Amino acid sequence: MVVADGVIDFGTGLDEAGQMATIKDVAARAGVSPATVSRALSGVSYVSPGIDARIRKAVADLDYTPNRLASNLRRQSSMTIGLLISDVKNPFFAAVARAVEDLATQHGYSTVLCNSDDDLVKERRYLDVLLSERVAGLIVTPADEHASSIAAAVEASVPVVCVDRRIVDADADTVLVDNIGGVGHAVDMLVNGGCSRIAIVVGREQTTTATERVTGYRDGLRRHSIPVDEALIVHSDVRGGDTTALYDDAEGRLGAVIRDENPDAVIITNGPLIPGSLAAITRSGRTVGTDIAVIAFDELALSEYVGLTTITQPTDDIAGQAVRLLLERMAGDAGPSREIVFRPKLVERASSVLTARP
Amino acid sequence: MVVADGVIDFGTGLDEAGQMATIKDVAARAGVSPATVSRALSGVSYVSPGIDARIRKAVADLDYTPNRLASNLRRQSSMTIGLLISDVKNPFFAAVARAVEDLATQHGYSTVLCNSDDDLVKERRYLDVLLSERVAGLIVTPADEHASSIAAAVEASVPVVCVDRRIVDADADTVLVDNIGGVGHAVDMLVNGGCSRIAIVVGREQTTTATERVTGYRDGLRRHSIPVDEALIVHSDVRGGDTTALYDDAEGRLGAVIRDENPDAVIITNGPLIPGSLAAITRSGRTVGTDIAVIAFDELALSEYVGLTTITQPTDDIAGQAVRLLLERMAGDAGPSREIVFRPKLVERASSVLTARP
DNA sequence: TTGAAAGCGCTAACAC
DNA sequence: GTGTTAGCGCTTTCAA
Repeated sequence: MVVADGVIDFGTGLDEAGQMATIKDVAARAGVSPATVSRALSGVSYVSPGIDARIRKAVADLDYTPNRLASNLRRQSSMTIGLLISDVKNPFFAAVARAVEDLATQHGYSTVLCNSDDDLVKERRYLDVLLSERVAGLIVTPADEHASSIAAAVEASVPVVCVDRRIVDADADTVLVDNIGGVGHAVDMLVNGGCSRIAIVVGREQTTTATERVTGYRDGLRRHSIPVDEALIVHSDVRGGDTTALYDDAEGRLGAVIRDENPDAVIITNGPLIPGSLAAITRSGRTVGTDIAVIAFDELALSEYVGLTTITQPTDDIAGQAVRLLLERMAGDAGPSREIVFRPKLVERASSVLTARP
Repeated sequence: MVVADGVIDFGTGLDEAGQMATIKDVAARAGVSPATVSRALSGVSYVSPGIDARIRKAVADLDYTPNRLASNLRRQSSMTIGLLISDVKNPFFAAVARAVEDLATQHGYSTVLCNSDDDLVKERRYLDVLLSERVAGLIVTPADEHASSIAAAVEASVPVVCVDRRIVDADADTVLVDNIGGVGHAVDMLVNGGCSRIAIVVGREQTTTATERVTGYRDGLRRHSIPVDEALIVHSDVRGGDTTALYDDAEGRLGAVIRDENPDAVIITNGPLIPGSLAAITRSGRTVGTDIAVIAFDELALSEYVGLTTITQPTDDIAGQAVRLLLERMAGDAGPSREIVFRPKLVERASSVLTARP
C-alpha cells in the first residue's frame, strides 16, 4: 500500500503478537466463515458482492497472505514445478531455466532448480525429493534415455515434460530440436565449402542428444558419399558440470585427433565442449576459419565476437512449449503424449569458411 | 532396492489402492505409534534398536517416503531456500546458482529459483511468494541498495544473505568481492602498461556493485595522478536479462565514446556488457590488445580463447560462504551481521597489453 | 450462497 | 523410550 508520495509500506503481515494473520482472522473480521473467505479468494465459487468486499477489506486490513504450506497439504500438491536439468552453468540450460521460470511464475508456480550432472543417482534423488514435495509438474532433461526414475514419476502420474532429450521407457511429452537435421545442415555447409575430413566432438553417449547428433553426422556424410572414418568421431564422456574436466578432456582428445588424423573441419556438438575444442585447434598450430573450419552447436556469449558459426537452438520457444504442454497436463489433459521438434538455426559466421584453401 | 544383478526397482510407493503410504501405515506395520516412527526417521530422539529396525523394515516394505507437505505445515517451514538473483543467464549468477543449489541439496534443502531482472516490483512479488511458502532462508542479490522489500524479509525474521551486492536499509549477512580493489588493480595494470585514457563501461547505477566499481576506477586513476574524465565513464542502464538490448546499448554507447574520446583502454565491469563492448571496439576499427587494451570483470566461456584479461570472482567460494552463513542463521545464530569480502583474481591474458605502442 | 465439520500427514508437547 | 493427543491453516465435502 502506498502511504505517501511514493513511499510504500511493505508491511510484515504480523499482528501485535508477531503472528501472521490466518484465514480464521480474516473470517472473523469480515463476519463470515473461513470457507467463504477461501472461496472468495480462490474464486472457485460465487460469493455475493457485499461479502466479497468485506473479505477484501479484512484481507487488506490484516495484511493477510494465505499460508501456502497449509494449502499445499490440503490439496496434496504444491504450486511448484520441478526443473531437473543437467547443469545451469551450461548456457543452453541457463536459457531454458530462465524461460521456464518466467513462464512458471506468470502462471503462479514457483520453480525448484535441480542440477543432475547427468548422474542417474543424483537424478533419482532429486526426483524423490521433488515427488515428496508433491510438485505439480516436472520439466526434465533425462540423464539417460532409459531413465527409469523418470518413468517412475510418469507412473506416479506426475505430469512430466522432457526437454532436449527423449526417454524411451515411458511416454512423456518431449520438446527438442531436430538434432539430426541440424548437424546434417552443418555437414552440408562444410562439404560444400570444400571440407572432406570432418571431425565431430560429441558428449556423453547415453543421451539421445549425443546419439542423434552423431547420426546426423553419419547421414550427412553418406549423403555426400563421404565414407565415415570412426577415428574422426571424438567422444568426451565427462559428465555434467565440471567445466575444467570437460575442457581438458575435449582439448586432449580432439588435439590427438587433429595431430593424427588431420581433419579439415570440426563439428562441436555442444556448448561446454567448445572452449576445450577451440583450444585444441589453436594448440595444434591450426587457425579456426583459416586452415580448419568449425561449426558448433549452441551459442556462447562470445560466439559472434570470435566469428564462430553455430547451430543455435531456440531456447525460449523450447521452454515455452515445454511449459505449455506441462500446464495442459496439469490441467488434466490425458491425451497421448506429444513431441514438439524445433528446427535449429544455422548462424553462419567466419569459422565455417576456409580461407587457406590450396 | 536392487532386485537382481543391477536391475533396480524404482517402486512408485503406492499401495494396492494407488495410495501413498503414510506414517500411520508404517507405524501400524511396525507395531508402534506414528510419533515413534517420526522420531526414528528424523533422529531427534533415541529409539531402541529393535524398534528402530522394525520401523526401517516397514519403511522399506511399504516404500514409504515422508510427505514433506505435512511436515512443512506442521513445522511452519519448508525445507527450501529461496535464491533470488538478477538473471541466471548471466554466467556469474549461473555459477552462483549452481554452487548454492549443490550445497543446499547436500544439507537437505531444495532451491527455488527466482530471476528479478533487478526490477523492484518483481523482487517484491517473488519475496511475497517465497515468504508465503515459508522458505527456510533466502539468498538474494538485491536490485537496489535501498531494497525495502528485502528489509521486510529481514524483519519477518527470515534468514537472509545478500550476495554480490549490499543493502543499506537493513542488516543482513553479505558475501561479495572487493570491487574497488579489483577495478583498482585493473587500473594499475593498464597504467603500468602505458595507458592513460582509460574508459569504463558500467551497468545500472542502483546496485552497490556498479557504484563500487566506478569508485575503484576513480581511486585508481587518482593514485596515478590521472584526472578523471567523466566522458570516459559509459553507463548502460539496461536492466536485467535482455541480452540483445544490453549488447546494443553497450555497443552504441561505448562506440560513441571510442569515436569521440579516443581511449587507449577499456574496463568492462560485468559479463553481460562484454559482448557489446568488444563489438564496439571492433566496429570502431580498433583491435583489442593491439591498439586498445581491455580488462573485463567476470569470466565467459571463451574469455581464455579470445585472450581477454579478466577480473574473476570466486563464485564457488562466494556461494559456499553464503550458504554457510545462511545455515548458521537458520540454525538460530542471532549474532551481529557479517560481511565476507573476497579478493577477485586478475587473470592476465593478451588483451591488457598494447602491442601497437608507438 | 454460505456454514459446519472433517481431515490432509506430520510433529511436538505432555504423559506415562 | 514410547504413546496419546492436539493441531499446523487450509479446502472441501455435505447440509442448510
